Amino acid sequence: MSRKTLEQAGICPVATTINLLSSKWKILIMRDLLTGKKRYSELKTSVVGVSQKMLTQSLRELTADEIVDRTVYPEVPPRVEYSLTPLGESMRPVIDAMADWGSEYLATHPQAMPKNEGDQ
Amino acid sequence: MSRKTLEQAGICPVATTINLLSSKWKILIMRDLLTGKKRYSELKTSVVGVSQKMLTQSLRELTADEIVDRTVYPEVPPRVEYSLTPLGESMRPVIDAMADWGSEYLATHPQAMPKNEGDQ
DNA sequence: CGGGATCCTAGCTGATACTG
DNA sequence: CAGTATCAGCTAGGATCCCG
Repeated sequence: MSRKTLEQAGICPVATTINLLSSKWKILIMRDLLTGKKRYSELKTSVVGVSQKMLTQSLRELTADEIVDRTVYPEVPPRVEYSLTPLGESMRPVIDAMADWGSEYLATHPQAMPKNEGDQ
Repeated sequence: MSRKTLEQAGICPVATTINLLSSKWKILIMRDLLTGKKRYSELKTSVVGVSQKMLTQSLRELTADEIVDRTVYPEVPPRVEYSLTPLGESMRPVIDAMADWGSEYLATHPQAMPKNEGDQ
């Protein structure tokens, strides 16, 4: 359950950011939350390929790091909504930069996909 | 040796970027190459905590994806230099955004480090 | 110096079952 | 609905030893 902290976090700004956004799932979750609050089941669908275990774990870590807010509505059936905290919101430029680069890449590299080949 | 490709890469720009910058090591390598070409041993030192295996593997994948250039000087002892390709250079805004966010975070969150505790 | 080859473990996926 | 729990199977990654 423990996360591995880069030794340079706290020294290098890039390492610090990586530390908090440490997995691909977290970044994809951020991408989706940047467009507004989402329910657990919505994220499960929109973050294509994520397992329920990793979604839960990622959300817990993001919440612990105060990047994501978790709101529980005491209803039946229960409803839980996830949204970005101000700190999470402040990461928008980071995700945007990735989106911009990805767009440009897709536009200029026709059907380019990893050259290292092979996977499902 | 195969990399896992996110199903959404090719559709979602963010997923596309993650796919090519798929590990923390690659990002840290990029950070270091953005300041100029580096030798293998220099990277081994500057990318604190990376294992030789992961450094080699990351460099190979970055090279295959044409983000990094690998130049071998046929000398004795051998010398190999790594540098960014134009495509790699174009990722500068992405790394910069991460650096900026990290700097701000470090400045506003005194000695903040992951709350999930424990590692290494 | 710049890796390649091995071994071994932590962590992820996927499936299934259960709960407040 | 939004999880928790568990277990098998695979793989990413760390450690170590070796080589041209």
